Amino acid sequence: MLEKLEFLLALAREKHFGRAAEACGVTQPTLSAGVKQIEDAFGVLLVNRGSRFRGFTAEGERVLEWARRIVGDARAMREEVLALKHGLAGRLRLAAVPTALPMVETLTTPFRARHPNVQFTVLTRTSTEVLHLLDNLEVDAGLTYLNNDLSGRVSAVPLYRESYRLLVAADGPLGHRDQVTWFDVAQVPLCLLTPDMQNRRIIDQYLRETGVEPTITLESDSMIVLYSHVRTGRWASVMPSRVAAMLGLTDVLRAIPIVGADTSYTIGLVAPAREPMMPLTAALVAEARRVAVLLAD
Amino acid sequence: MLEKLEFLLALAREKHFGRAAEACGVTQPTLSAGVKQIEDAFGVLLVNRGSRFRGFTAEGERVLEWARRIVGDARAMREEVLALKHGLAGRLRLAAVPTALPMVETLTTPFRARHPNVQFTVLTRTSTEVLHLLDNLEVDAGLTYLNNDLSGRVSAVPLYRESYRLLVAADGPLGHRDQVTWFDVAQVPLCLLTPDMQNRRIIDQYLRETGVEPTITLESDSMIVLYSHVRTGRWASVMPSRVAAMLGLTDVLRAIPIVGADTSYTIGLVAPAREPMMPLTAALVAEARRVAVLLAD
DNA sequence: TTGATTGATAGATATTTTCGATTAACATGT
DNA sequence: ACATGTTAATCGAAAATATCTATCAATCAA
Repeated sequence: MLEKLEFLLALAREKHFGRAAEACGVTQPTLSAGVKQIEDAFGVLLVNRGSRFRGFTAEGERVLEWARRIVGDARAMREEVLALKHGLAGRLRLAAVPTALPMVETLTTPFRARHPNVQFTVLTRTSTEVLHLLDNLEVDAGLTYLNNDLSGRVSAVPLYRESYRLLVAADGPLGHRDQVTWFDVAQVPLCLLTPDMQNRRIIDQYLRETGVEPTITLESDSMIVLYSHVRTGRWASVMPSRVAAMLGLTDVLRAIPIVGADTSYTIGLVAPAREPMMPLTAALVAEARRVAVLLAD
Repeated sequence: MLEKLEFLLALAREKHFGRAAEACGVTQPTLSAGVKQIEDAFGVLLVNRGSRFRGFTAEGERVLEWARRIVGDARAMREEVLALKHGLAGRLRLAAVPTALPMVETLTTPFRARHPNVQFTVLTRTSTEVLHLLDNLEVDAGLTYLNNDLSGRVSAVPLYRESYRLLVAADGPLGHRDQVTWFDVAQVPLCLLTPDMQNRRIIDQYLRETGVEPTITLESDSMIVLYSHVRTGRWASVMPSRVAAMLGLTDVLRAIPIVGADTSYTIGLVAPAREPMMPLTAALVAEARRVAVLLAD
């Protein structure tokens, strides 16, 4: 029955019987039969089908929520037993918003020193995608903005607050300044993240308030792309100060404080709000609490 | 796999492969194979076996805790779906300490008025047994003393506080008094619950403090036995006032307040501290909160 | 209408599960 | 020491279940 519940989760992810089956490593008829079996067991339709997948029924949504919980607990059980046997080991799957990526290291390095047998998978996602992946048990924890929406669904550990800097070559536009305003920033051509990223939306907000229409010369979902462009000395970008520091400032590259940006956006570790947590996740949360102290201003 | 976890729960209950198998409706080899299968899946021994059951290993205890949780959630899921389909229906299994038995009705009557398709099973147990049954998912809720031990394992709704009365015939010993002391009570021969009951231990405590060695003429685990003896006019007992009131006082039978018993023992509804609860349990807890208001002094 | 996509269905084949019978390992009492 | 009873593991056969391949029916898009 547990396997059938996993079928449901896959179906919710993929919204497609064939792909869900593939994700589960079975054929499509097998997955169809599995879903039908749960439906028969409850005597209720869970999935609306026309000749294609049309979402879940009300009952299906409820079952889905329970399935997430039950499957999550089953995995936690498995992991806990293995941790008892071999010590903490396994793979921690993380999803982080792009601006948090350079901070992942501050978490993983001390963690791995403590638990050498743990491996990591780190994905870049938008803040909404991070929460979605968490909900669907596709990652164990996320690094994202703590401000909005993530009501009670997750437990969060604040790590640091973003304050923004203009990243630019010393001989580039505004490169000689000791500080700039958002009005100044809005004058120069910028490399920024794509608009689906929360960081970009925050920066857009600041820029919009200046009343000037900024020029976004280059958009990317990759921080490395932004960084490598700025390094040439011909482009500028806006990054959280910690990210700028982490990227390593040469003498040609400067991170100039932007004044007048007092709104603060906290970034932190988020994990499924289940008690007890999976051992690896619990250990990561513990590490995050330690790191948070070190990062505190 | 879910079924296998139920095997584990049964084994924890029965501490015997054969009986556990019977409880699950399978043969002993089937249950043995099921347990071994979980062990193989985790690569860990869960049960200490000699030629007989010798309890669980450390890993086994952990798995057992998860199994309780997972199996409980699976049942909650099932019940919730059925509730969506047919409205609230099914069987609520309750366990109550003997002195709470007469109060069960104050819960079940309004509950059934609201949800006519719900059936009840009510068991009499000691307070420790009530908690044990709750832990093992053998009952959905309990009525017991809220004072001690039940740390965070259960969520509780206080219902009322016990204050004690001497139950005696008007022409029996002390029958003419308007109030008595515990010292008085200790002089007369009493019918009380057996010493494994918390109520009895509480009353023993009061009696002991008088310095007098009381005579317990009759012990029983049944309130009806005590009551029927007192009704004859030849015996006396000590009961919580609400219980005395519930039993219906004729003109021959009096419930005389016992003064100097200021320690209060709260009785309430306890349910597994899981969120979300099973729908039936949640509805019962809601009912308990309403009833608690009515019962408030 | 044609072609492509999607999920249900049917039938054959594997796999797993379950059971009854038996056995091995211990206790317990004589 | 020995017989006896209890308990759980083991074995082999039968039953139940799961999975696969192939195919079909419905729907959608051109």
